[in-house]
Amino acid sequence: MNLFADIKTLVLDSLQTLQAAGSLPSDLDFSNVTVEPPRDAMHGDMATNAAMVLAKQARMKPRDIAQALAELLVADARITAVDVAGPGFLNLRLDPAQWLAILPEVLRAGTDFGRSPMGSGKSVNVEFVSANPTGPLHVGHTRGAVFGDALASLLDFAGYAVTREYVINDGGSQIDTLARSVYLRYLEAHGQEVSFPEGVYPGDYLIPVGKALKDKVGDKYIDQPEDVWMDDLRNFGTDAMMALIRADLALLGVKMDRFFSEKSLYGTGKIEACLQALNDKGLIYEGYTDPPKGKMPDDWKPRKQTLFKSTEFGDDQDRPVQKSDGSWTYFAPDIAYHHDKVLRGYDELINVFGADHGGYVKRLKAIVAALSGNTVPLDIKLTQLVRLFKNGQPFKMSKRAGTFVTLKDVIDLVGPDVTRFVMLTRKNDAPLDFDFDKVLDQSKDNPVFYVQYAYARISSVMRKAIEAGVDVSDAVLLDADLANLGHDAELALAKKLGEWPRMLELAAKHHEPHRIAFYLFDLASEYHSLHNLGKTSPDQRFWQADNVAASHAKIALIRSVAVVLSAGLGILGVTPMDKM
RNA sequence: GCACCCGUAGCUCAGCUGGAUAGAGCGCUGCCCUCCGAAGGCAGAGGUCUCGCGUUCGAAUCGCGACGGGUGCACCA
Repeated sequence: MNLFADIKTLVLDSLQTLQAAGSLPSDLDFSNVTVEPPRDAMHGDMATNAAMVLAKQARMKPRDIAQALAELLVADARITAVDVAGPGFLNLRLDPAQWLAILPEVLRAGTDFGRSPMGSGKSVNVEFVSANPTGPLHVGHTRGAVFGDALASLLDFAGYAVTREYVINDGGSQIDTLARSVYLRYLEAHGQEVSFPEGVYPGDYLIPVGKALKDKVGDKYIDQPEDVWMDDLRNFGTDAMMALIRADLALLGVKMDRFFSEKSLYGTGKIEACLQALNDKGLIYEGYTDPPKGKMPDDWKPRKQTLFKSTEFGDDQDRPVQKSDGSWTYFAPDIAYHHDKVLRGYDELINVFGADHGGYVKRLKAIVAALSGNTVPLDIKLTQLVRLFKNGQPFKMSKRAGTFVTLKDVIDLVGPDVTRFVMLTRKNDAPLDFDFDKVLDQSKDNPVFYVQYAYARISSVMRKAIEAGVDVSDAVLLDADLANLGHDAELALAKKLGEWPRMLELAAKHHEPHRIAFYLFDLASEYHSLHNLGKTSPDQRFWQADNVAASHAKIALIRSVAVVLSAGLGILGVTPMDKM
């Protein structure tokens, strides 16, 4: 149930009634009509802009439309008052019972309350993390992982069929580098002195991989040239790194539905077929790219390449798919990969990248547009940098200085719940400050704590009631006489609960899970406010020893709050806590 | 140089499909526990929404142009 949607339906029906009666022209576009919470609660419970949106089309004064519409709306039993305000807003006041009627809805549906049919089962592929399999995940990947996972959960909640996917870049030259690095660690495991030149990965995490290789192949590869061991070590290294990355993701609670190997595209003819398809559309040609503007590389010279005409789809430059020596660029398998996703039949694609891949957005959109004939929308969400702090001091990451912060470091220090929530307290395209001390702070300065605290407080109140021998099961609360509620703070809380389905659809529509974190903070705030009212007004306490009926009603309210908090935290992947 | 992202209170940031007197937290000032978790709440002060022009009944929001910050820019992925 979504009260905002219900009332919007009423507004639209009323407008049609006016049309039928000849009070409004018949050819009006209602698509911009909204019903939303007013900015100021003093204005009422809901506001609609219908009169202003339609005034021009109908060639009528907004206030005249508003007046006519108001007369119809006020006749509805749910609405107690309609005011025409300002330039033509209609401010609606609802019978408080309408808001309170949300409580049994919440209790009945549980954490499924607010699930939306908006996705109508459409399939969405969310590709995220997709870190190169050359080392463990670091903080930057962590943000992408949390964001992508929460977005996927959000879309699932909004009625989409979601696939979480990780593409393994196991085909590029960075895998050769990995193989050489593993080889050095392998020699080291055999007791040889090794040095790590520029261009190999010096990380300690490869030491056990070298040992494992030694255990597996013994001294078979010692003193052997690269071409003897390269293929084997590429696979061995990639497998080891993916095991590491899967373990990192598991620490965060992220479960991928599918890992897609880029290498699996090679040798199958898929890349060739895909490029042929583009060629058939006249989008492939042999040519030269312009020299880069700004900093000119020392060794730049024009080279003939095979190019994809991405400028036809809004890119700044056509992009090379094949190098001058005939081998593929990194872009070619990516084209085939996205072709594969299109062929799998997803209705929508979403990619989550770090902000440093921003330059990649246009060409990928170009590819998907070209390959799907503009039928499959691709949204690319960029996650901005995470700035680490310790005690308010910036914490610089440096591979050389050994201050490289991995996902595991973060989880070990603050845990997955805190990590996930904090990562979602900023919009994805805004930089995020992550202070190891502040995120663990047990005070209202810390939004994670603040939301958890509200949940724990509700649990505490309910324990209190249970200790007193009162049944506060949902079945009993469902029958509570809600006429016992009516205080402004109680109604405010119920209204906030009523906003949940609407907020959720907006968050899903915009692909912005951070909105859920902000909503939960607001909901927790309303709860704390009401809870504290009980400090000075004993009759506002939830647990009324001498009035079981009132207690049931009040606890039905806060139990509903707990359910929505739980649902919201669930989407973010955070576990609510009964006690702290 | 070009592209993308960002610019909102002293600080960190929300702000919905363009909507009414622009919000929250921190910090600052003053209040509130014999009693459900004060790990909290209430109230106050604090704004040229970077600037200009335009579209509109109406602009923080849309368009154009400045300015400032970040990121990225040919056979590396």
